[in-house]
Amino acid sequence: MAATIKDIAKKTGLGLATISSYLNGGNVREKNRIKIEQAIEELHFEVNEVARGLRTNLTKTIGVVIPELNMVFCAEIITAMEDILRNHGYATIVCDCRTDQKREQEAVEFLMHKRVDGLINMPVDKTGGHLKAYQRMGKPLVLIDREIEDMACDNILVDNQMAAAQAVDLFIEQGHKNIGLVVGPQSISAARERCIGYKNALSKAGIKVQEDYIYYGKDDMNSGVEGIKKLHRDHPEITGVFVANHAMTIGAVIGLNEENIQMGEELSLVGFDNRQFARACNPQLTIVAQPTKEIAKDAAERILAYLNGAPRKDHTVEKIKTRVIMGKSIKSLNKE
Amino acid sequence: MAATIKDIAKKTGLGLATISSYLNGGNVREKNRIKIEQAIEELHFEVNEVARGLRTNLTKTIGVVIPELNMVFCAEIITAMEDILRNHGYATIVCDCRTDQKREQEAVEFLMHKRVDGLINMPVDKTGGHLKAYQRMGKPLVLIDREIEDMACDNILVDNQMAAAQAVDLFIEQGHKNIGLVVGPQSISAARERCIGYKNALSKAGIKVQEDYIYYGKDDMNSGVEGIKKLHRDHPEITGVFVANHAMTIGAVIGLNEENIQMGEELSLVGFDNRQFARACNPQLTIVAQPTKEIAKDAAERILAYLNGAPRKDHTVEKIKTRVIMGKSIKSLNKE
DNA sequence: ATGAAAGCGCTAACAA
DNA sequence: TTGTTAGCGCTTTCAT
Repeated sequence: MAATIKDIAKKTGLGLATISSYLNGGNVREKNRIKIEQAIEELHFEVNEVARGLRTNLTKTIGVVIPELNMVFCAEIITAMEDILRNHGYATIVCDCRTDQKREQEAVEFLMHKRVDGLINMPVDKTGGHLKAYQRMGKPLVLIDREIEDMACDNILVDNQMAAAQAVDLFIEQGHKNIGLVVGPQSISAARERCIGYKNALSKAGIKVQEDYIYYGKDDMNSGVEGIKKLHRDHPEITGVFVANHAMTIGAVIGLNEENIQMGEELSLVGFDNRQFARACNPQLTIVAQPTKEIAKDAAERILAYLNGAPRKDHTVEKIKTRVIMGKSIKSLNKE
Repeated sequence: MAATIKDIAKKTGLGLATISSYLNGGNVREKNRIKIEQAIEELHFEVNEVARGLRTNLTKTIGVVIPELNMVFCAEIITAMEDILRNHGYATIVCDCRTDQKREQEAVEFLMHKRVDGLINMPVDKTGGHLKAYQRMGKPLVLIDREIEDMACDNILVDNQMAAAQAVDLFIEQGHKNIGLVVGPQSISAARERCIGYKNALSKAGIKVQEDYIYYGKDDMNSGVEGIKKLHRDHPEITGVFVANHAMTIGAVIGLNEENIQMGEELSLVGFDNRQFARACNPQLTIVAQPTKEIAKDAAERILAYLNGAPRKDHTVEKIKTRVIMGKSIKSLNKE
């Protein structure tokens, strides 16, 4: 059996409180400190976090609920987040809810049972029912990537309007006028915002928005395959398409291959996320990339701050800027 | 504050032991059962797993240590594993050690502190020093994807020799004789096995193994870029290359693009893992794919069995078969 | 089947 | 600064 503070107390002849105080960074007389450290060393003592947790009502554990761990975007965020949290002594329990509302609800309940100290969530949709019970407990909550209506909590978002505008501007610079959009479900705030950004950028450039140049699909690969094919079939006059999320971007590239449409020649493309994939495309795909590390860092630091007693601001919205990674998938239509 | 069993006891007029017994599936008189269930309902009682954990010395938590969560292979396994474990009431704490031995050691120590009930590890290399202390605690351990020398524990592996042989056979069937290999570091058992499988398959077909047709690199993208370029440059007579892990496969595709080498024409390729990526390649990439779901399922079920008191066998090695996903990246060299 | 009581390992009041 | 003591919420003997 592992040693307890009782053993340390016995070995050093000190009281329990002194040991506990030492363990929690309190003031202990120099020579006692040495005695304690020696005893800890000899007995291989390690604090029992479970017992401490029972007492303090803290588990040093953060719950993370995401739609799909298989989405590179999610995996990158979690990797970076977990790293930071662990360096601060927090364990990260990840729950993948497979883009399913019911599973998301269950995941949050599960994490409440596990008594996590804080929750980070990339919500499946804009209703926030699954978080109501959690919020009643008064524990910190940080939402990433997507907003929820009327939810009083912190939001770490990407500037999605800007992301779409960046993509549209790339096309416009190269002389494109008929620009299509393949975008995810409008129940997700990020997709809505990207749609708005696309429309605004067109309007700003004096180009009329054609509602049927927009393909509204699901946030998955097959929907991307469908979308690009449909847009190209129904509107051969479209010269460039912006695909507004990563799964659909993969799908769009597959769709072009399947139809033998030469990307960057016959049809120009701007995708979303994942530099590795973009680089492996032929020709290299131009993308708008999200700063996953920054999102992760901000979310982790925000929740750590609250856990350390920072005053809760709630409803803080932070928007991080995206970046264009240039490839060769846009044809220039400019006359020399 | 949340309700405790004391509150339930008070409300029902029963003793603590009775409530506890009910909670743990013990025998309780019918009418008391109803009273208890009513009280639980009214007070929104939920067992405090932390307190239970202190008493039982069990946390209902499994630690998972992997080299890179960003590797799709890892993400897929974890997704499937977490799902199963959670359905059995276990939380999964994932630690990404960035393919770094020191970090791996720290991750295991961290998880020991957190007092996980079991550990699943995809080890960074073949030495197992980071697991020694953990094993002394007598808690269950399952290794996935890679073996460790002289480690007495269960192994869920892929039949890597067969995987490589499958790839080589594909080339041979199409009349290829000069077949290259781009493979990861030999300190990883999976890479070693794939190398052996490659050599054996060649020998079996009566083709002499050329040591300089093999590029030994790292398990990352850049190494794949390098590898394919070097093999093609130094040995233009090579007509087909098997790339023996996913990161290097992406790299190889990038390398071909950068050098303007037409995949499946000028040089045939068989990659490793990830159907989505393979499908998005142009032409579609033929790959050997690992059954991530099966690996996850077997690992999760194995550790759950031990946690439920199944007798420890240790040093059980299980090898799961890989599968070929046909694309169009192999040119036929057979004369009609 | 049920109740009383002890204790898991720790922290936090309080006293000294 | 240090020691004493009382719990945190649960399980688990041991009686009854």
